[in-house]
Amino acid sequence: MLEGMDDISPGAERTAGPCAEAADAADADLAFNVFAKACPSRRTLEDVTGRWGSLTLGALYEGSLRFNELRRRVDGVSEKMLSQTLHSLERDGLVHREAQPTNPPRVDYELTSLGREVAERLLSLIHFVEDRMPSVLDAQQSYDVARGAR
Amino acid sequence: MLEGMDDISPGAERTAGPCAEAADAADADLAFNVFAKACPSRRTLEDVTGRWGSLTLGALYEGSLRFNELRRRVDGVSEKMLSQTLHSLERDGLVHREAQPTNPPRVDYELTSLGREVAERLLSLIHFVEDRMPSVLDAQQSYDVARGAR
DNA sequence: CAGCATCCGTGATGATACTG
DNA sequence: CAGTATCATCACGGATGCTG
Repeated sequence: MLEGMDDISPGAERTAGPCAEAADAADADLAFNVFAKACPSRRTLEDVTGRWGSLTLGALYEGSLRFNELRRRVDGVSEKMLSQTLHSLERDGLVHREAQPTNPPRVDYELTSLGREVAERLLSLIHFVEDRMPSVLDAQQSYDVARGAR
Repeated sequence: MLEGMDDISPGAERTAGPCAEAADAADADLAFNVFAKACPSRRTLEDVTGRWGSLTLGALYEGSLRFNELRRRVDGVSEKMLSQTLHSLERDGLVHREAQPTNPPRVDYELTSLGREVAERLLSLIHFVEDRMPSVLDAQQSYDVARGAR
């Protein structure tokens, strides 16, 4: 798989742009690159794939939900984390917050169209993982046995 | 009166199955459900979507890599975290570790076929996020302005 | 109901040093 | 090169109490 290209530029730090590529030229003209430490896309990816971010986006894919509905759907999330997660996602433009000045207050969260596209891809991953859990569990057991035996 | 197994004792956590659905009956016959706190699939999803897990899987999609190659590709990861991440992924059956007893040692990491399928979906998400970063950055700025203004 | 402020523990994370 | 071990830190995240 590796031809003469051998490795990367010798000890060169590419801090040129925020998202300079690390390795070879496969990136072509990519502007953003999550593999680069300082690239803003990494942060966003973390918001999206984070512990609660992924589940929140996944839950909202089915439709608009209120704060406590969401809280119940995303089993185990605390108020604080959900609130924080929603702020991040809203800031990234993935979730829209709709507050109604009624009493008691009612706030609905829903995906933006961008958020919806993200959630689609996320759910594809989530469903795949759920689907293959038997294999994963199997692998885990083998790994643990082989390791504990030694 | 039927099977007395349907106990939903007050305040009791539904630890019936590992992945019992939280709310209504929408789950049908789902075996694994990341939205359930105690479901093993949640842990696996975290391995996959985790800060370093996602980048490691993404990096390995292009082909087999050695430890330090990987370390350079996943900009910012520490030895410890990479090692730990690789162990988790190997345990989940997503990454295969091939050690050659040479001197100096040479160890190659590559995706299993399962890992490859996971990485595909992950990369779809990653590329989408990278692609839409302009929109995200834009949204962030709007959000910050609206917030700071107040 | 929807959320923020605060306190505070624990575990993830990173730097360093050491081994095979 | 490919890790493991150890230690210090600090942000993540939970519990509680309060507000609108």
